[in-house]
Amino acid sequence: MRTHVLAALHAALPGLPNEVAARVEVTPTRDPAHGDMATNAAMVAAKQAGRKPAELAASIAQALNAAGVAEASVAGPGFINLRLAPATLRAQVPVILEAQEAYGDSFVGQGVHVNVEYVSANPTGPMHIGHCRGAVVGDALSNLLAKAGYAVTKEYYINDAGAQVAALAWAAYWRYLQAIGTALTEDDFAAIVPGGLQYRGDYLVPVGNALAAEHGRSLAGEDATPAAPSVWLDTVRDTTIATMLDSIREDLAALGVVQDVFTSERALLEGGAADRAIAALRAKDLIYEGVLEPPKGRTPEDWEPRPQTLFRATQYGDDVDRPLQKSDGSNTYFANDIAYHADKAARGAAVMIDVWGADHGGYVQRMKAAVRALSDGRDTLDVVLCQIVHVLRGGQPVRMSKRAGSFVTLRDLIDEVGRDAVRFTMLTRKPDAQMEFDLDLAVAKTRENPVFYVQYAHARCRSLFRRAAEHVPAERLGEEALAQAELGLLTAEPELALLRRLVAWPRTVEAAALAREPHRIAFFLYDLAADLHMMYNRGNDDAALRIIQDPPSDAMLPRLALVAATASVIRSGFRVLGVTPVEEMR
RNA sequence: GGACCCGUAGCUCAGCUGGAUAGAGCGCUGCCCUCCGAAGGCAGAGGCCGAAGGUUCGAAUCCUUUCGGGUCCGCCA
Repeated sequence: MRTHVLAALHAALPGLPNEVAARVEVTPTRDPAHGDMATNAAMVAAKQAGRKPAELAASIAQALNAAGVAEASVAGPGFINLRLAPATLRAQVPVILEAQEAYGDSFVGQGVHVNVEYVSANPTGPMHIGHCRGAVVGDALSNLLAKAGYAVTKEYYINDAGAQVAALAWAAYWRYLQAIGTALTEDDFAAIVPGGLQYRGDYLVPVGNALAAEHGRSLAGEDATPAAPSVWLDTVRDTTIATMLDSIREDLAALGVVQDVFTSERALLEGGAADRAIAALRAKDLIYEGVLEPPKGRTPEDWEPRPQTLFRATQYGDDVDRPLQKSDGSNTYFANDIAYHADKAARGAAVMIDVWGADHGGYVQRMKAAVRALSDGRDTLDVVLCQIVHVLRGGQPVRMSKRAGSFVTLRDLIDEVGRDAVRFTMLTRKPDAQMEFDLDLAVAKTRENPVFYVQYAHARCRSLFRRAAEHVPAERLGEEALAQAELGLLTAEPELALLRRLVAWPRTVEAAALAREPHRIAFFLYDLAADLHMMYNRGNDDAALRIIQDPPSDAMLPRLALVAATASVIRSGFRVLGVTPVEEMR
């Protein structure tokens, strides 16, 4: 289309400079009254040409109409509106019916290998609601990118190294001692734990029991007293992490999330990845020993200047250089994370996308800096930050306390409102806006609830076919038969509006993928559902516009073709979101 | 003190990367079923896009400043 416009522009204005032509855009309109597409060609070129935009637009439109591509008209300050001939729109129906859920698949990704890392909850306990949004956003984003033609790897990073994991092992060990009948009280035990006893939730009780069943009393000292950590720590830690990870995988599966790669931080570090990554940066002269300034305005009590090993993050747009080693000489988490991203790059990810919680916002710049530094700018890291989710019940915030009565786990959430509602609802906000998750709304059967509304549209489509089968032989209702229908009979405005929406699906997929915004898919489906409901309801006002007619009218099969195409695109969108379409409402 | 995110209808939020008269849902007013699923649809009222400057043919969108709300700020991962 754009080439046609440029041709017309050049016809009207010979000798137009290329830099002006480059600014010509042909974009879909916001308002259907303005046609299907519009171009700014006249306004962009007017100044250079020394002519009035409206006048120039008129001559361009004339050229376009003469070319016969579409109906062109001048509007507003000099826009040229282009209305596709209805026949062009209708011709897409067989295309959709043939492609089915593959409609909207795109090649914009050009097969570029993208690694999407999400969830990555520490394996120290069951998943809670805080993890849920990232899990859904990451998963839907992965599906979206795959549909847009990227080669996607879904990845989970297991933080199984460091102090937290040791604390977890101690907590599990306590449950083990209990299982074999220790005489110690919890306070007695807590007193000997380095850093104090954490993770006191009873979800570790089964782990303790399992350890007792497998190892008997061999991990403990006399009379079920604590043994030296060298006796038990590695065993308990590995067992506990494995158990926690299994539990997390189950939770993810319940949410419909299945990831391709689980990378262990511990395994990476034991393979020397951190040292290699730091050495690589050092070779680029990006590492030095230095002393950081204290944060302004809010200096910690125990602040004292101290020489540290620093990465020159400021050379890549960060605010300050970032430490790679703690004062005891061990690596910071950042150093380990650099190693992890180097590993992802080495595995072929030219584009990395990390889905993080809002509390990691201050971490984005340094990580991007590191990725660029490691690859000399070839690889890129995009970070999708998911803001906090507030859960509401009866209009009141649900307290996230661990006391019984107010749930905190992901599993509880899924059990209460269902997987599809959780997923869709989490995607009805852009990730970087805070959101409220209204438990009552998520299961409501009204238009307020987008999940319901879109599901209803799909069910309605299916229902129409069940009704149609009562009047028309089944062989005329298949995709191939419908593609042959007399589509020229689709002339009513609600039908054409629905058609225009369906045709917008491919570019919606592309735009959402490029922006890394899966929520746009959810909004598209909502709009599509509205168009379907509107077309359907028009039949209530005017019997001639009903889809199912008895006896069958000529327009019935073309309308059913449109309905089938709609259902297909809804399924296509649901597949991206990870939502299961329903055949009927109950 | 600094960094990042968000301020759009009374409420909850979109706004397709700079386009035309800023859109949905809820709530409010009034309509549409002797049934193609009313679990829906139509119409109306409701806005200085937090504020002020700037960039240009054109700004909710980009830049600067500013005011609210949220996240966070060297040895936590």
